[in-house]
Amino acid sequence: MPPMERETDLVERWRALLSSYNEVACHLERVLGEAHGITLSEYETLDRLTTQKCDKRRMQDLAETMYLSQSALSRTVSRLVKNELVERTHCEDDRRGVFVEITETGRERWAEARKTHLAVLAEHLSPAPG
Amino acid sequence: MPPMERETDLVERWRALLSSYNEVACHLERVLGEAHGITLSEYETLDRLTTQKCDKRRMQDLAETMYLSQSALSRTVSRLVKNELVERTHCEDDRRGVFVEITETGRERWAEARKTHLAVLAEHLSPAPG
DNA sequence: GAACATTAGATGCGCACGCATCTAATGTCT
DNA sequence: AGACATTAGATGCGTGCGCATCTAATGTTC
Repeated sequence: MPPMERETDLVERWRALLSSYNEVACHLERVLGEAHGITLSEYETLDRLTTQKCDKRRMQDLAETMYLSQSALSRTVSRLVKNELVERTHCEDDRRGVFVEITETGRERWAEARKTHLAVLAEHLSPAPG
Repeated sequence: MPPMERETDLVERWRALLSSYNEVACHLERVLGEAHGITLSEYETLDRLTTQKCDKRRMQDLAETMYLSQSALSRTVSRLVKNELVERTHCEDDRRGVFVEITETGRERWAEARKTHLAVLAEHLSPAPG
């Protein structure tokens, strides 16, 4: 068991996290919206679908690797479907399940957005500690 | 000028930040709400008002040390006023300005919430790097 | 001092979120 | 097979957010 961290250090670390997060998230949200018409959550969802092996994932699997609540993810996917960046298909084995599959348009949009994403990170994510 | 950071490292650091933030923020939001009837932004606002020298600050000064947009801060203060944790007073010098002052009730509420806040940080904020 | 620009903060609006609940499919137990 | 519990995901609802705009006070210029 590690030694107890001092309260002030704990709070300071949280403060730092909070402001770093907001600095980056705010910019990402705005820029992704303006330049590509997607939200940060939508980008992250597309990213999960391209980065990982298969382009097709169950909602549950997707949820596991994400920070969103189940309902928020469901709605995020709905928006992506509406914009034709993703498709929902029913799962054969378990008909309650839903597969999410990225479309060709989705893949293109993601590729464009990725550049913007990296640029924002490079500009606003504070340098690595150490 | 530091050497260019590799793209994957940049993204990884952002991912880590994103998930750490959400882990902590979600719990804080929920627990502060249930146990003390305040939001995270409200707690942070009270915290600014007690931690820093004076208990009385202009909206602008407050905004500077916070991550909230101007409008969000304005509404946060409105909620605090409604719950009698804070008072708005007009600034004499510049009558457009507004002072925000913590009340006795506000100070008490903050003191209680602080314990909860620390407990959540201790439990959910991942240990310091290094 | 009248016209215009700027500034501090409040507010209308639309949106993404989490929580609770709902629906439909699957598992379980007798 | 029939009754009940559980699970996957969708949806109603209320809330806090950012952006754009509004109002009122202050500064500026002629």
